[in-house]
Amino acid sequence: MKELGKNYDPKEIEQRIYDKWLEKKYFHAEVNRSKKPFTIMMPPPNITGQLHMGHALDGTMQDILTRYKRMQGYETLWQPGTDHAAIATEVRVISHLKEQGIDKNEIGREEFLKYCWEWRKEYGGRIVNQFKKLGVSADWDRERFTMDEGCSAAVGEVFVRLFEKGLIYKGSRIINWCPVCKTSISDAEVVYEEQAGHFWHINYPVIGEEGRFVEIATTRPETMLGDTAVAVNPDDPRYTDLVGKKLLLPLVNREIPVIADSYVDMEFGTGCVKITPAHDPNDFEVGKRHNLPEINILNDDATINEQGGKYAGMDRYEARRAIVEELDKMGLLVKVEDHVHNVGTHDRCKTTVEPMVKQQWFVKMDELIKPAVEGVKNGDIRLIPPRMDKTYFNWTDNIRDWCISRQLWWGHRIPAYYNKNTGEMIVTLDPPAGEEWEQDPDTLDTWFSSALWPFSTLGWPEKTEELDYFYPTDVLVTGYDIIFFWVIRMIFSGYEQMNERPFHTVLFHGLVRDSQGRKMSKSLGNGIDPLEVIDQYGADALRMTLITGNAPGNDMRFYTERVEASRNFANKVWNAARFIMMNFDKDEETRKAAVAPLDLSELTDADRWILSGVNRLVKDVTENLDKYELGIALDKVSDFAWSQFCDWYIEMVKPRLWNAEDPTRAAAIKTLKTVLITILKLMHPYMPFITEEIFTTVQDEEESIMISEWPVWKEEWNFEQEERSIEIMKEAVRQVRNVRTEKNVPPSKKVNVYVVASSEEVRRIFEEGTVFFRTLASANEVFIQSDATGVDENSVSAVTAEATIYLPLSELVDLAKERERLEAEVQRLEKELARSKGMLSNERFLSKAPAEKVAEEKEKLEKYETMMSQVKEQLAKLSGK
RNA sequence: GGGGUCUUAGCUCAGCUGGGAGAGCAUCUGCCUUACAAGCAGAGGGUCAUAGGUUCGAGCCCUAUAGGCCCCACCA
Repeated sequence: MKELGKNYDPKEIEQRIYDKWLEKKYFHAEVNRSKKPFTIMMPPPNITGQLHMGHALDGTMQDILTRYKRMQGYETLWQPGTDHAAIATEVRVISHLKEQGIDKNEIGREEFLKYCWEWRKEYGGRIVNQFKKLGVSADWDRERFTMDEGCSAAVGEVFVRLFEKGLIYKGSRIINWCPVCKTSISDAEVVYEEQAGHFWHINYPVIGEEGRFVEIATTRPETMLGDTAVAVNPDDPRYTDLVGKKLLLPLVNREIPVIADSYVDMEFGTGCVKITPAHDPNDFEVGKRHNLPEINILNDDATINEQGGKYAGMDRYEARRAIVEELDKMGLLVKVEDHVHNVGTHDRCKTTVEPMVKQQWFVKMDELIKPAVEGVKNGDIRLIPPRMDKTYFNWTDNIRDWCISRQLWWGHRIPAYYNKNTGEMIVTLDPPAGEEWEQDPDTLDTWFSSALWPFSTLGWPEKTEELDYFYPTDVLVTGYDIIFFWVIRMIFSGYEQMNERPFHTVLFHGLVRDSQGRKMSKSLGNGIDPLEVIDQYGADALRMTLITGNAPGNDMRFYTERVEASRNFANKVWNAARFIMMNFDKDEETRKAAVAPLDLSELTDADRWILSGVNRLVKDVTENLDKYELGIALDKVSDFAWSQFCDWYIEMVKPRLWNAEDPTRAAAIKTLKTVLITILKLMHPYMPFITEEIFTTVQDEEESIMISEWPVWKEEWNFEQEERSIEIMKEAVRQVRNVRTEKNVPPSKKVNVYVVASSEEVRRIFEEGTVFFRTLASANEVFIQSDATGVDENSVSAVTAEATIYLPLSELVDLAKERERLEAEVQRLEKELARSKGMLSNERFLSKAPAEKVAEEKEKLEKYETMMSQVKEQLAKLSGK
């Protein structure tokens, strides 16, 4: 049999075990009609990404569910893959090329895409390999990519279908434009940043009324080049007479009307708003209502275009300065105020976005979203934690049409073709032949393809076996921060294309923050690299840390002390296993005993107690896992393993192991092994490596824990009687230890212990447990008797519910202190009794509370009364001296 | 402006459908006891933010208040 080192060393083990798993193809799933499927789709990480703590958490949670279900006998598919990350990749490749002096536009589309694919080949697998270090059991044989052939076919199919249903349309809309990435970006990709700016007050002359001006205020004066009206509130008495009049737009000398629109807030600014329909979303709406022209004044790089007259060619900020200066000269600049306002920036590159009117492709959302709303409302899809429903509906209730076209090259190209001669447009998967046809240059939003992930990866639109068997998938695990980006879109896409939910449960996790609760970010430099943590403490310790004490959807703080605690737990289990192994190896007979089946009839109370405990643990943990309470389940396993199995059972069993003559020795060995194996199985989804290593070392009946059977609760392992018995013993041990510590009796000094119990049953329990009781209580000799006959008068006593314990420590006994101790105990018991009596004398409690609660309370009362009389008896003895 | 969420031991957090407050870390006191000092044994520490309410009974349900965080919208 193999040896286990003194300390658990994950480095030596992890790679070896992972390679074995891969080689044995344990992660691989196949259509198997004799088994029930369990499917999880891995949120595809960006090919540009590096593994961070968020991934680690996400991956760990999915791996726990996957391993759990696999052990339960499901055909388990955890479908991995990566996302092409359109903008992120394109930006990355562009700067990569720039370093080589290559310009994207010079080399052209075809050439550029070649570089992108090359880049993907080079770096796209990096994050996948990092994931593997975590020990995740995804089916790497089925790894997919959002731009591979199959996924691309699905994207095309969905586009055409939606177009033919009239759910995709092309339209001129105001969108957010990133002047650096030179593409439209969705509302959700815009992040608002508070910036210190100015509020420029400008006078627009009223035509035909010499000397009369309308004062407007703006934060972006350059947009006045595109003004086509000034609006006031219809109920604003100050401006009633102005409505309908014309103003002369300075610098441009365009006549623009004063219109009335309730959008204008009378309280804010001057109450007059310049309207620039082409460069402001609100103004765009106002423009639509009043049929105002839309004048686009910006080029794609945010320089002023030919509409800007003499400002044409200037950068937007340069134009701003020039315009303000000019207005000032003309005497039209009334004042400049400091003003802090929110400026929209592109989340990728932080550039200030410009709203612009552009031809874009949109998905019409009002109909598509309905089943997605209904599905969550009626429980077809369950969000965990349930409060996420509100966030979800907050999004669906306010949903707007989805701008899906991007002016990028890296991505799925829109399958629309234009006839250069006729201007005709067709949308088709079969590119029309002929030079006169030109494909739409735009590509699709990355999320368009990720939205199809649950079925595109299974072969849709082909009717594959996989699709039939594994779809709908079971659980989606992801962060609450992408509810809108991804979750909602997968849900409506699933209902629309498959007529079925993509998954029945969405399990959300929160953000992993630093020790001070800040988001981990590159700019702050406070990120902790999961790979470094794995390197130092092992993947299991990292995984445990990420799950411990965390509830679904809650953010967590990550710091190394927590990892150390996890590492310590791993080491604890390691050493427990080591201890057991050492005893296996003692002799041939013990070895045989270890592998023999467990015979319940030969077990002692202690064996039955721990067996019963682990049996209940199995039930609890399974229930918690089924409710996705991963943190609670883990907490129970680790608490049992450490605080029951290691701290008590192993200690109880030692004297039996040490005594070759002990007839219950074999039973102890078998129980140790049985309980250890059960604990390892329950731990395995959380800590796959160490459990595998120990499992394969402790037994050789099975080749891997990850394909072993998940334990189930057994009626025949349910020993409530023995559980109570051992609890009585444990309480007595605790009392003895407590007294010893109080009296500063070192463990090396053995003293006699008298256990006095009037109950014959309790005495029997102590008789049976004497062997370990002596050891745990560091006792010299243990006397079990029905009364205090022969007990030294100067003993220290401790009262438990079932027995009174005496320790003859005459030389250490201080009568006054002893009396104090007992009096404190009387006071404690008095409080308990008062509480109990109070409840039981409350008639409304008696009549309204459930009978079992009343009975429970009566039992307690009885117990405390017994203890009280015991303590008082002790006191009386002392007083008699 | 709308929505969500949190406030529990010194710190970080659990606490399932309401039935005597828990863990880890930290602190204090003893221990190198033949699995483990990454350990063992013992101890201290909480009017569960505040004020009301419902209930026989509230950390948990309801209302209000204070403070923190997040998301959405975004006032020109």
